[in-house]
Amino acid sequence: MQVKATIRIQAMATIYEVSKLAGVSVATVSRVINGSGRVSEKTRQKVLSGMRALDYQPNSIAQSLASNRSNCVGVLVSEVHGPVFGAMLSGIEAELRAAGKLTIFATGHNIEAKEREAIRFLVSRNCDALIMHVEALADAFIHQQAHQGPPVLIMNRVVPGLEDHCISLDNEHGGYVATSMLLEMRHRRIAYISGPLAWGDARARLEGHGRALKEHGLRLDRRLVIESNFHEVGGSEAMAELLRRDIPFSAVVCANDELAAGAMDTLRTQGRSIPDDVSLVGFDNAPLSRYLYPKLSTVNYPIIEMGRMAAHWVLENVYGQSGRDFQNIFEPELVIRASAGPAPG
Amino acid sequence: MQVKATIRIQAMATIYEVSKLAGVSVATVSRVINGSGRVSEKTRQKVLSGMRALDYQPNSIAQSLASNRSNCVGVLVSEVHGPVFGAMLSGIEAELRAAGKLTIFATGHNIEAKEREAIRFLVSRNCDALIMHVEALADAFIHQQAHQGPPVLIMNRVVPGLEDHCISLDNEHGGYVATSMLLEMRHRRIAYISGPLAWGDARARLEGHGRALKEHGLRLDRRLVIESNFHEVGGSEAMAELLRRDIPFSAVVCANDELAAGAMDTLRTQGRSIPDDVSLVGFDNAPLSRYLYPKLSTVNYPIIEMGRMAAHWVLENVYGQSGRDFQNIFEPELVIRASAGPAPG
DNA sequence: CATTAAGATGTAACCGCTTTCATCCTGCCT
DNA sequence: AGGCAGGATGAAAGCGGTTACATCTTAATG
Repeated sequence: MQVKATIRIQAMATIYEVSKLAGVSVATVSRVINGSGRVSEKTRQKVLSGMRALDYQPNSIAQSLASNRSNCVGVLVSEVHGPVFGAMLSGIEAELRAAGKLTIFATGHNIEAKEREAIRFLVSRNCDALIMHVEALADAFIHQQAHQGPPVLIMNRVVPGLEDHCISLDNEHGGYVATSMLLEMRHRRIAYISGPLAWGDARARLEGHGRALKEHGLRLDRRLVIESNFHEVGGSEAMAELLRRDIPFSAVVCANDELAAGAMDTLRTQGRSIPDDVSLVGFDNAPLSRYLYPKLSTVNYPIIEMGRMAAHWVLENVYGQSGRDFQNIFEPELVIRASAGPAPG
Repeated sequence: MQVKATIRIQAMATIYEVSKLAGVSVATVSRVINGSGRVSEKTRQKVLSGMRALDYQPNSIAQSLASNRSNCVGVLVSEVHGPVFGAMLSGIEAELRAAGKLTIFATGHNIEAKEREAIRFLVSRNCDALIMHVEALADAFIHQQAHQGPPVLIMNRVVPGLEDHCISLDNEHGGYVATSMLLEMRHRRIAYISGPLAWGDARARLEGHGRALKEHGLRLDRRLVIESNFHEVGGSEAMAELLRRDIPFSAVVCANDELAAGAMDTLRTQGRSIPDDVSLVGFDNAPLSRYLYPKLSTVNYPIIEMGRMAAHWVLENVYGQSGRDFQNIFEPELVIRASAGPAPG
């Protein structure tokens, strides 16, 4: 059953009515709306007051059709909720809306078919640009999309040949600083719980870890590295496995905060104290890192800022608004909290 | 500097080209696109294959303009990130997209002026319906909006006179079950950290708490109730104040999980063990509740489900798609975890 | 077989705005 | 005074669809 017809006080005024009221042509009204072309100040005022009198709002759909520009940009994320994507969307939307642009989004769930479909959906809504955080799609597909659709900006991934359309975190450096901090606290046996090494970011973080070790004259002990899945249970299981191996370690770097949460849980269950027995460092600085006990030391992922930067890229490159300098790669910073302390002994 | 003109393999085909290729009129093509009117099967096939041959996608903007329907619904939230809003958006978007509708959103930040502006923005994009989670706007304004703009659905709030346009949680019942559980665990002195009592949901939760006490022959001790602000630090401070008052209690109900997180922190700092010395219950079942230590008992807020329901309301009432029964009020359920245990002694 | 109603399709008028191009004024220069 | 360059404005053709209405088939009915 349809909603009972709501009584619209009055249908929205059109540009035609404004032009009649102001005694000018629609072309002139259009010019003052868009600030394009030249209009004498006197006429301008007449039109503006006409617009005010009718509470006129241009019909954005008609504008889009006529100008072949929708003033909307599509964002493809894996999920809407979750710390990373929500924050990213948030940063993008804030900047875009300040510029009068609309943000539309769709979720891809890290599944190739769904990511494809989501792109189709967004493009079918005529977005002027596409910001995408995709993991399942191959570089080749992204290239193709970049060449036949609206301009594309890729988040959290570096696509060869499209570097200047990519915004990403220096994951290697993040892994490096996490481990470096532990080394400076005199830890020497440092375990590592990694994300899926099929993913570039997981690989880079691990590499940073290895580099830090090497710089301190240590070498990576493969038995202290476990590949897991970026989720809490993965962290739990990985830590259990680590303890089972019975190779001494005084600190653990986890490739993200969720893994760290799981690892923390297992350590506590097994009666190990944090950070007295084992120091723990996460990655992402997700909200949960502050709720864990003890609070988690981690590597900050400036995702909101990166979202803002993405929006600026679009504003500049698609809408021609000059903005701040474009920053491709963001450097992560250490956030020191209670979960990491000096090595025992 | 504009992006270097990307080479579009071919401009998108229009309905006119399809009609030419299929040897029919555009009206007929339109009919098969929309499944409206009658078209012979033979013609239908001709048109369909023409569409396929040109990889034709209707221009959704032109469709909107001509049909006076944008197939998009606006969602107004306080923030995009944060557990509640992200999940709500997520539920809404999933259902809407499955029906081919676009979700657009704007943030109101709980500030009246911004909420107004956000509504203007969404309406100016011609959305067919408006789902809003607003806290700063007065009932009167919502009424007005409901009468002059697109159909409106209000989340987490009951606006008198618009009850059948509201989806909300039975907060009173939530408060009731939280306290009831503690009472059944033989707690008799139960403190309560409330949200701002100016807000209806905070008031309702406290009322439920009071009713549970009364049903057990107890009465609310005002000295054990503290009004706070729904945030972590508020919870910390409230708990500190509670301890300072030095009135015995063996359990605390917090009006949301963040308050509980703060309260937990203070308790630990003060050397009280949870749940041995003090049992703690939160409200919302936000993600953080699982990360706290000990894991927080709480009252589940089925926000995703409520988002889905909102989407269904729109699909049914605005787009005329019949869906499942409309459920106005959702009942919260207890989630029992480690932070609550039997009363000592 | 003539009549008719239902079904299939086409014609053309919008939807509300942008934008090109032509036209009309002005004031300025010679 | 005549000529002319610009600035200000308007007319009208789209943008790519939808849809009311007219028209043409076709099959069923008396």
